[in-house]
Amino acid sequence: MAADNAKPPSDARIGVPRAFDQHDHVHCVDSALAEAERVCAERGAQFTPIRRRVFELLLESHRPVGAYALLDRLRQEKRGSQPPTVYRALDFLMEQGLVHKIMKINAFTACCRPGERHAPQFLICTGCDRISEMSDPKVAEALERAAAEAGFAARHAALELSGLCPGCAKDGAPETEAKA
Amino acid sequence: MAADNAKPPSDARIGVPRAFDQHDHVHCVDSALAEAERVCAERGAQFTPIRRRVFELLLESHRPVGAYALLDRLRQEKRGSQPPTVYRALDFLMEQGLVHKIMKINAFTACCRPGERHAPQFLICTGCDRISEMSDPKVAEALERAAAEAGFAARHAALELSGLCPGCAKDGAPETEAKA
DNA sequence: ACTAGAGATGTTATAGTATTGCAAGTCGCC
DNA sequence: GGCGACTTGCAATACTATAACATCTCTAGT
Repeated sequence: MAADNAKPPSDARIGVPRAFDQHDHVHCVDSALAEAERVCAERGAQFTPIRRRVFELLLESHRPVGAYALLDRLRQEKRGSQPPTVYRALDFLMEQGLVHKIMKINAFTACCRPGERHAPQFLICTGCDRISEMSDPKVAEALERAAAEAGFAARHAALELSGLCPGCAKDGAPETEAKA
Repeated sequence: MAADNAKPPSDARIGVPRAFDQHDHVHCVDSALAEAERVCAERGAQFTPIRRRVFELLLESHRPVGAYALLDRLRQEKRGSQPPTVYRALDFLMEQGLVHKIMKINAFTACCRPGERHAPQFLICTGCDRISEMSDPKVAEALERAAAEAGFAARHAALELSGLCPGCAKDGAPETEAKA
């Protein structure tokens, strides 16, 4: 699911500008939904219409989406929706491991591998605003060991790199971020 | 500067409840200020009174501080201060590598090793709201390699673990966070 | 049927975090 | 003494997130 998957992207329809985090998008959406249903059923968690719709929106958008952008989409379908609606759905989806929050940009993204417990790493391209979810076991392992050595009982990890994806780096895309 | 430093903490005066991120605080503040001045002078960056004061406040508080909490402190000294004042100072300090933002809690903390380019890892204790800054080279290295393999040109990293510090874990502190 | 309890959602309001845009001051330099 | 770069002041606003309480729905037990 990471950037090393070389299948031709099927996302001309959503205007993806270049190849980063390429994958079979249609399959991704369908299988993720099925997997989400399975995971929730297994745990006795309710995959309600609202939660499902928020998850679908995240899957379809193919990039991180802010809570209020999701809310706007929900409002197109059901007027009067309020922030708590979308935040509750997102909280639920995160608890189930179906969605991740990208802390650096306050946005949410559907998980590439629902069901698996993992500490994903996110590559955030400041050129095209898209991200790639990695799950390098060496990174997770190094971090786990470092935390253990400090006697720290880790519960949740946020591992985020911002920079330029291969396409944007090649294009000499503007570098929005120059902070240390 | 991480949790492996066994010096007795000199922070009874600020009510630190237990040993996490122990270090000689007074020395930390003085040397960090001196180092900040040196770093800025070297680069031709202006370490103005406002910037210096914000940096001092961060050093003194000995834990992450929100922008508006800093603003409140500034207002005690100079009424009428506005958000841009503190955000500009923080932006400057981050550019100089003197301050880090902890994304998971929208707070800022003075860097333990100003001047050095590094990709620090933060251990965020949800029991006592304090943090520890690590710089484990293996973590940085693993992440760099993973990014490089994906062809990603990384500019800035945010590596954050939330959980319980040794003291809080022992005390059976409440676990504020249970998300995936 | 009655109803108590749990979980989900609706609704209103508010809290908390961050940025934009423009005016004005400061400093060094030519 | 005036230009340019940088810094700060100031007002307004945008963006992100949560609190608190009401309502609904479904289920289980009686």
